[in-house]
Amino acid sequence: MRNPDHNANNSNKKKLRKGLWSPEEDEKLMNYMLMNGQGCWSDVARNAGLQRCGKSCRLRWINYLRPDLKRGAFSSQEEDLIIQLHSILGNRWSQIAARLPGRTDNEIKNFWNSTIKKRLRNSSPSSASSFSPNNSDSSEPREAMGGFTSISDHDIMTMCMDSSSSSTPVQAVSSLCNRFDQQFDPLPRLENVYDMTDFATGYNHMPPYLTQVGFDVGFNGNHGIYGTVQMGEEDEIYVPPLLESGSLEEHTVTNNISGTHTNDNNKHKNNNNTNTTNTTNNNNIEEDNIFGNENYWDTENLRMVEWHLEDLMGNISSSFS
DNA sequence: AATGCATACAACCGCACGATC
DNA sequence: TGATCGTGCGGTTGTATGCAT
Repeated sequence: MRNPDHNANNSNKKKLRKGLWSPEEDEKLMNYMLMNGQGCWSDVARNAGLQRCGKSCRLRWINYLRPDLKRGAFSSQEEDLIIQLHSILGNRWSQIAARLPGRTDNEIKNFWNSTIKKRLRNSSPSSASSFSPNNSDSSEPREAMGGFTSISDHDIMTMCMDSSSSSTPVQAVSSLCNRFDQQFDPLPRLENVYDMTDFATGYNHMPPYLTQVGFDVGFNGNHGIYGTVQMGEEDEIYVPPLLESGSLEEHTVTNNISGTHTNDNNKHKNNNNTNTTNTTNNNNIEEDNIFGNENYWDTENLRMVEWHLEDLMGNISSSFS
């Protein structure tokens, strides 16, 4: 390790120290933080009598001195969760750390770079890729690299409409869950069994992790199976089904994201402060024509995906024991 | 015992972003 | 509107430590 004094300040100069923290510095910072709490870090450094920049104090506190840090080796459960979260979030260490209580982004980053990455590299290519699809060094999550990563309303609508074309409600629900499950593959799950004898019992046997992330299905006598995804208390994606004839009802997204999402063939109507849904027939539209357009996701939509991902991940991490 | 290498991890650096002036 | 400051994030570096030879 670095010599704690190797950048020590000259007595005449107000040069800030760098390098390792000495136990005395730790004690000063710890005492100050416990007495005064977090404030302006420049003030912390000055008032605690430390010859350190505020940035250094912040880092030391967050990564080492904070009382709620867990420290110690990562459990296998934490390790699994890190791998799965990384497959979705990429190198967004702070977001991963936010879902692992007592762990810091720096700690997770180091753990990833020193242990997990190597382990994945040493494992067979096939298993490595299935274990962590994003085990490249890229800092981009998969959806940003053009791959199919997170659950977006686009994904949900697609799978809902696919499933709604099934011949029976049971199959429709089963298909809906399976499609959702496929997209959710990298995420923590509790079970993966769909034993549905009819819609009612099928509903009761929906995989818990689906309901935990706010995914739900409904049955409407007139319109068949549809899907919804709850996003917070007021926001919901509602996906009317594909009609029996193969035509498509216009689907409506109700949430609090500003902006309107449209393309030539498809309209997402954004109704702020309402939960109403508009359903108008829009016949002769093939699904591929609707979602096959790679330019479908404009900038606004990408922000939307990001926002949904945050909500989903929040739900997942809170349910992951 | 000495040396070299690999690993783990603390800490720095540069950049981005928002708030304030 | 631009400058400055504070903060947060991800990438990278440097060094202590453990292990093999």
